[in-house]
Amino acid sequence: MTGTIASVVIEDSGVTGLEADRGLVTRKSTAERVAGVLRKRIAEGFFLPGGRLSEQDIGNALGVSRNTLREAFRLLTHERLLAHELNRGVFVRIPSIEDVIDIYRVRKIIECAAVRGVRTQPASFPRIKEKVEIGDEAARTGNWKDLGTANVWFHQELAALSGSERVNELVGRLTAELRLVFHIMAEPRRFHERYLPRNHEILDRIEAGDGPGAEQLLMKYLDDAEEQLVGAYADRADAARAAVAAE
Amino acid sequence: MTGTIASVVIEDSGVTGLEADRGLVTRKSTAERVAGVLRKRIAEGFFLPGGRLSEQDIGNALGVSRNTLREAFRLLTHERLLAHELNRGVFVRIPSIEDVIDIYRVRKIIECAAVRGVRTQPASFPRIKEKVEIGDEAARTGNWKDLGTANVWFHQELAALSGSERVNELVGRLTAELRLVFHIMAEPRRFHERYLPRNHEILDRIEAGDGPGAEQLLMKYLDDAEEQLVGAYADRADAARAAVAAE
DNA sequence: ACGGTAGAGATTGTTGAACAATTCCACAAG
DNA sequence: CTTGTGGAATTGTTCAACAATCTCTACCGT
Repeated sequence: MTGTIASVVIEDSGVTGLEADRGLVTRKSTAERVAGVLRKRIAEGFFLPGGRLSEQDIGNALGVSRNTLREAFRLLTHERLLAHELNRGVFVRIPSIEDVIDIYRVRKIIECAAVRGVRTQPASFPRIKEKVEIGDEAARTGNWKDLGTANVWFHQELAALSGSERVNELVGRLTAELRLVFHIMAEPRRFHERYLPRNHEILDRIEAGDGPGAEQLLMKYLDDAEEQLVGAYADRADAARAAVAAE
Repeated sequence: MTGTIASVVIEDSGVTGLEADRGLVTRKSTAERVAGVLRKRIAEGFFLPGGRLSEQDIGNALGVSRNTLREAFRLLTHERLLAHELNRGVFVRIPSIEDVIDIYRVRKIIECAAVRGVRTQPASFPRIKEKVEIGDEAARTGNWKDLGTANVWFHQELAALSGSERVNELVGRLTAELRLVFHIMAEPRRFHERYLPRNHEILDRIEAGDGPGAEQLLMKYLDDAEEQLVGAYADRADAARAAVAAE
């Protein structure tokens, strides 16, 4: 009886939509969890760009073996968060000025393409609006750290309009890399603050379903941001490298 | 004396441009070389989609320890060539139909954007033309394997028009993933052959410096290719999965 | 015949130790 | 000030061992 009932419930269309829960069941290996911890630490600036990550120290601190830790390093190196130098170890990456330019080149391609396709108010509009408002609130209360992350989220939502899993992953990595850049910069607060009004303009266009209009604003936004960032960054990156060289 | 002369030769501008040779001195770790071998084997179909890669067997065959081999596996998993299932091992990935759709979604964004920017005949035009001709020659001699790779190269050259290191890397991965798809398909030869004339049309537009025109052709090209591929692929992928399940 | 279960065997996950190879650092010699 | 030259420290790689998990087979009761 119960067996029959169970089979009826389970079979065929009963499992439709259940695949979304795979992530909850899929356990993660130790290396992946370690990579998660390190990724977070790097994002929040605990490990600063140029710093070396000692296998022994971190392995002891986290209670994992060197082999496992090296697997985690390998993961983050592939995400361009760490730089691996043979026989010297892994270092938190210091993006070069060429990296910054290339990151913005890709962002322009990806984000603009995603926004351009908008023809009617997208389903994710509330989420996009939310991100803008979080940024406003952070600026009002002077919480510069949250302002930066809110801005990142806003752009990730824009990219997500493409509806592509691979685009989302790519943009996630690009913004993680950009965080390294901001950690090197002197005053990221004023940098982000300046662009808040523009977020609203873009948001308005998206609300109206005017993709091309939003794209035009976004392109100019990214052009200006890149120009300003490149101008302010060149000497900063060199200074960071020199500081590392001088211990 | 000699010391003075030497210092004059080496110092300052003497090293300018030398950084380009860094890649030549940078040795690769064993794990990276192993990953290179496996990547090649997967591309050429030695390891078929769905097949499991045993740590013990491959480790013995290549003469490396399990730890080193696992580092190589991580690398390829990150490139979506292998799928890692906890406590079960790594398998050559069988891209889903959704993967194929997403790959083409990204290709449309990336390649079209790269081509759109063309205003005059690009410096890389000879290289692009060369790829098309290699494809022609392969089709003429019935060398279907070369035809496929030539086609891949052609599109990589198109993407390279963006001038972005990250775009090149991304497209490289997408095409590697597509190779898995072709390995599952029944008749990849006829698939590629059909699009040879279109390559010429696109090439002509690029030669003339007509980026938008090339983009229009390329977009239609990718739309058609995706449609055809998706139609032919769905049951194939399921068949491959079933074949694996039945050993 | 069918579904369930227990257990043996195989494979992966992770650790710790060991040794080789390389880099780093300080110091002496020219 | 540059150029060896040690030794210490760190990474690269392997190996062996055990725990955790999966897979398969044989067995059982219905």
